[in-house]
Amino acid sequence: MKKNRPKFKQIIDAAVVVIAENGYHQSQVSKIAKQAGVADGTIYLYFKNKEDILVSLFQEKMGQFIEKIEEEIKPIESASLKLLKLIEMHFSQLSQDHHLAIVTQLELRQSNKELRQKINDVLKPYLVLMDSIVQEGIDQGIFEQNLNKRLIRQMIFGTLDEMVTNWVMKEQKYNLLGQAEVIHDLLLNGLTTRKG
Amino acid sequence: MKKNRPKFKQIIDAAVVVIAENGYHQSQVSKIAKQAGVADGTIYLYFKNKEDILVSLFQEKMGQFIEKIEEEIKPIESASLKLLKLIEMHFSQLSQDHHLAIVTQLELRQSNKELRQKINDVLKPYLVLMDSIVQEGIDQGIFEQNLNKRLIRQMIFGTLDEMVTNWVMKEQKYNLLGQAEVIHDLLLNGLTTRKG
Amino acid sequence: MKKNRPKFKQIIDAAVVVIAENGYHQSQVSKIAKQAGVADGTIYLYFKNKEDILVSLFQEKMGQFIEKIEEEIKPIESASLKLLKLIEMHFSQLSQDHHLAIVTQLELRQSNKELRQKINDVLKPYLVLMDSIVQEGIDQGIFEQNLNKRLIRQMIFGTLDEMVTNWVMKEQKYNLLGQAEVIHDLLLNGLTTRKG
Amino acid sequence: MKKNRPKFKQIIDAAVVVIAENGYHQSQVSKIAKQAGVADGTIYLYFKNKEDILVSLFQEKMGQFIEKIEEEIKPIESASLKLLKLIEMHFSQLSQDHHLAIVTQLELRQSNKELRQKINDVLKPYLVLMDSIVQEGIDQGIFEQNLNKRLIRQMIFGTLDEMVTNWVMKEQKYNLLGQAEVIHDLLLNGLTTRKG
DNA sequence: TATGAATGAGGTTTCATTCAT
DNA sequence: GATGAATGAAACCTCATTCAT
Repeated sequence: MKKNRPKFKQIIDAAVVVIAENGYHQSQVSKIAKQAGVADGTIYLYFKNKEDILVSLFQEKMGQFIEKIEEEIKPIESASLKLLKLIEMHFSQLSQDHHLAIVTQLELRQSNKELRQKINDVLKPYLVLMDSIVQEGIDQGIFEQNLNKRLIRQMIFGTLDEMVTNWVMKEQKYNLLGQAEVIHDLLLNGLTTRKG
Repeated sequence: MKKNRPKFKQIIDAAVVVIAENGYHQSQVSKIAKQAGVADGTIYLYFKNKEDILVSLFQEKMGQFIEKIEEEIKPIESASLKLLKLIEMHFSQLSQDHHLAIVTQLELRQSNKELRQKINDVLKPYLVLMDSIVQEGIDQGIFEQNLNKRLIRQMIFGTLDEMVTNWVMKEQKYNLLGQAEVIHDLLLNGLTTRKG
Repeated sequence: MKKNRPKFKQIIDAAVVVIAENGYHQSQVSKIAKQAGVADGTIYLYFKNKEDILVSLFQEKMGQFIEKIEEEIKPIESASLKLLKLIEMHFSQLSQDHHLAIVTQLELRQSNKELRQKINDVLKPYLVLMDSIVQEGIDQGIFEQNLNKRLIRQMIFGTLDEMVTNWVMKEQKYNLLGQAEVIHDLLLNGLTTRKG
Repeated sequence: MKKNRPKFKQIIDAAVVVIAENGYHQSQVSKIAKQAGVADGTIYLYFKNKEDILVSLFQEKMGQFIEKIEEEIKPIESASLKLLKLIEMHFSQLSQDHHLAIVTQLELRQSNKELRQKINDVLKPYLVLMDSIVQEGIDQGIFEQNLNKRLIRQMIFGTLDEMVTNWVMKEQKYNLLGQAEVIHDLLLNGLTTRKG
């Protein structure tokens, strides 16, 4: 299994650094090889082609990202608190790895449609996780019935994603994690004035 | 003024078609020129370089997009209905121009950081418009006070943008406009069960 | 006769200025037209093509250059003094028109072989003039008999040309004309120590 | 060291042939690559850009040219004979490599000012060599004291260069080397009749 | 396994020249 | 005569990928 050989991770980590520091279009295979400390040709012993590096990068990093969120959420009962934890984890993980944040929020989006489709496939389990939280919330009677779940998921994901992207583009100058509770509240209760 | 000569718009419209049909990276200047029915060199009488075509495209199209929304919203009193109208207009305009939807949601995002920065500048008035609606809602007492307005805007824009992108990626197979009311309700009232 | 219409000279003078200030390869037809205060297309009413501007420029300017030298030399009797006058005129004329010096010594040499051939044709009368001075000197018994006249001419022209080129490349910081007598003496008597 | 790998010289030799046969402006990189028997991209493993090929060409070829002259001159005592040898070597070397003669005398002069400046830098040691011969001649008492050495060098170089250029332009139809003694005599003794 | 020299396809832009007005 | 908008050919260089060692 190629994925378990040390150079596999070595190359992926090099790719994250190179892309974060040079930008997507300035991240040539040779640059990634150099950063990884291997020859250009070696890359092709571990990856089919350049796109495969990026897809693998996303798979590895987002796989861990999602796994960690799933772990943390599992023991929580309330769907509402699950959602809060998801938001906090989403923000904290990207806050802790600035390189990865730049790569996922800004650089990889410059890829072509085909690659973005594959990236979306990797994200699928995350969206499914959101769906299941919403479903639980409905079952628990704390979320409105008759919700269009795809739409909910788009609202949650779109909001979180936009927030992280803005934070990255502002060069991470403010505390992203600190906004988790506020946005959780907004997603649950909306803009409207709440009485009492 | 070059912007008022007919070939300016002719080339921009050609660019939208070519980019939507061939993808960003397969949209060579020669292809755009051919579609516009002009010589390659003519492009450079109207645009500084290729990037300038894309920036101008976004300026023209999003300028109109935003203007139309502003016009429609102005006579409306209630901030809540203003937001609804904004959502409807956002969806309907992109629904009516599939090529443009593809270009703005998928293709132009593949551009480099520099171009994306310019694109963001064009979007600014739209974000300001959202801010002003939120502020009015607060002043009218129908939106919660103490809202973090930047955050609200990110929620609204992130949600709408994610919805349109998903719709485009699903090849526009469902009715986007039909979801305007639902998402408006969600943004206003959130996920939580509403009694009564 | 096109050569006598005012715009003919106007365009040539514009070309000298533009080429001297921008360099040969940065002297587009449109730039020359602008400097001349005419439309691009007008150029082609007076010149067959771009090369024709340059050949005509050389013809006009070098024609005058040679004519003036011929005039000054005619009344002089001694071949040696004729040569001195030729050198002085060569240097003084180019010293007095810095733009022209730059154009003839540096810029026009960047032209292709074909154009340079035509330029050489224009120079022919100048070389013939040198030949005749040498012949007179021989006839007068002051120049060595049996001189290879082509070779002499190459020595004289090569020397003067190299001196002017060096002077132009040193940005005309020293007095070129002041070297006329010295080089005249050198051409006549060579490097060797002269006794008595 | 790239300069020592065989392809470096291979490409330079190809450039000489291509430029001599097609002219400076018709010598595309692809043509040079084809002549060298390498891929276009390979050129850029050895040279920064096209100009770098030309500068390197001149450095290699003129470097050897000058070195050989220096070697031959070193053992000679008399400054006068040194100058004769320099002239002979100058002529013989260019006579022996017609392609190179065409390239240095005609084609490379079409380059832009920047490249010509670099070419001049390469020529500097040759001019210094001439200066030192003149100085020796003065020290040996066989050349006139008080000579303006820059001017002498311009006379020598200008004369030789003009002679070679004329010979190349006459398509090398006569024996250049055979004129070495005559021009040497002229440089030393000038045009004036020598008695006795 | 690992290397890295070699490959070669592909696109933006300039600018001399034309020609309808 | 004069204009200037339109034309379209042409080339340098990059970089993902291969393959002999």
